Amino acid sequence: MADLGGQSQASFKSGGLSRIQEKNRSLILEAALGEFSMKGFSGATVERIAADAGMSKSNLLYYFSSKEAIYNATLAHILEVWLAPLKTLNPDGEPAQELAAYIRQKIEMSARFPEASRLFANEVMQGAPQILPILQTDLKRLVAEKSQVIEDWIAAGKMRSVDPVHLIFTIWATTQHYADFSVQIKALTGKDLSDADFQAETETAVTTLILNGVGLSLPTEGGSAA
Amino acid sequence: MADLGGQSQASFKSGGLSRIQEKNRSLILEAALGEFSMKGFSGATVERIAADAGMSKSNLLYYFSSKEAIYNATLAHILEVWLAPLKTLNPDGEPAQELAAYIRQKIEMSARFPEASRLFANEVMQGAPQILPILQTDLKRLVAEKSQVIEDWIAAGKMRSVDPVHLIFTIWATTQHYADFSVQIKALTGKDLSDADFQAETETAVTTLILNGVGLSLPTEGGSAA
DNA sequence: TTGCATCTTGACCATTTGGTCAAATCCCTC
DNA sequence: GAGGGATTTGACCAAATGGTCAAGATGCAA
Repeated sequence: MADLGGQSQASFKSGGLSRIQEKNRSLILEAALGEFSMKGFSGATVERIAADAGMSKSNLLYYFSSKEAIYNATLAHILEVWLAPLKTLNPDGEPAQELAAYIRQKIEMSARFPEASRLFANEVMQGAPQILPILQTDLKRLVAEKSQVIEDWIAAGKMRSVDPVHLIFTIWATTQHYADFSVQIKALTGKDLSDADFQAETETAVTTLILNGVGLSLPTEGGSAA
Repeated sequence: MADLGGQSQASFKSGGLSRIQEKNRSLILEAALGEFSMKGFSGATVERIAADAGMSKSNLLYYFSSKEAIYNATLAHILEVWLAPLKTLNPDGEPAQELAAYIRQKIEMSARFPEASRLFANEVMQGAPQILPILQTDLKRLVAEKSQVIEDWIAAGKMRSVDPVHLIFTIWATTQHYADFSVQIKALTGKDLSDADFQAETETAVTTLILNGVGLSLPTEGGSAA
């Protein structure tokens, strides 16, 4: 995968990081995710991230050479896991099952890692200054590949003819919306994805709408009868 | 509507603003929208906004008492127009027509005012520090009202049973996604909503998917035959 | 034209903030 | 337990930035 920089400052033994480095880098990345996702790149301060990570600013800068380096590391850290679900779309599976599983995974991600979603959204909205190359190469390749899968399903008469790219965008948009706009959603409904019932309800609503939208439906799970 | 502050500094005659005030305020708000939507509240600088508006920082601060005041004014300025389309959902119309018209308007907004969309998204993602009260009152009321309209359509057997709130969220999510993530969309497809063809294609794809999703379809426009 | 309010600006200030550095402390190996 | 590298920190610095202020320029009514 096209890289973002990664390893930056502190020396390390041939194999990997020392015990202390391992722990501190992890603490920093966690704190950084919280700050960057909440305040954006400019709004977050190194001092605050350091405090959240339980160390001095100087020490943080011993592990990451600059604010931008922390930001890039954070982004790289979440990017892989964030795009992972799409990779699981299986060409040999049934469209309804596969799409439903994908949507479920994406909603699960929004529920468990809303900060990651917001960080990603923030980065892209600012013009993707750090990850544009990745979008243009790795992500583009992945989307093209999975679009072909959907095209094949359509060609095989397994689902209604839709533009695969717009379908993917729609799934991204809807699922990530529940993380990125959770404050608005909470203001309007009184709940958000941190509520298990609301998550289930959202999953049903979104899945049903999109599957119906492409002319599919999920077998009712209750009965074993066809 | 719950207010955000509005009028702040410069004196004004009984009726309204002077010619010069009118012009400068407008220039400032336009410049501010550009900066805030691109860099976020913290990332934007007063100096830069002033430069974009063609005046000195001092002069800008003559019209707006603080950076936050500019931000609030910008937000207030776009909020009304941003939420307007939902208000046009007509209880007496046909669901398919009404929803399609709403989606078309939202995509049109995303195409024409992507900065407004991003500014709004930014504000909400940061926890809606300025507009939370508005979301909790005005927007909540509006959503409740239009949800009832959809409920009524469902009760009348005019469309499939879906949760109206999730339907509204889905429409917001998909349509705004094309503005907020336009950089990503351009990286993946080579186009964005600034391309008229792509806008038309998007409108068709999204409308078709959502209408089908709720068990509706639009009469084919070409022929007069049923 | 004159007088006054409006408008505009450069100089300036206090604070915040990213980043440096040398000194101190900790941890591990031999 | 001594030596040396790894880790940690406070003091410090320079740049950026939001905001103030007094003085000057401009527009307008009488």
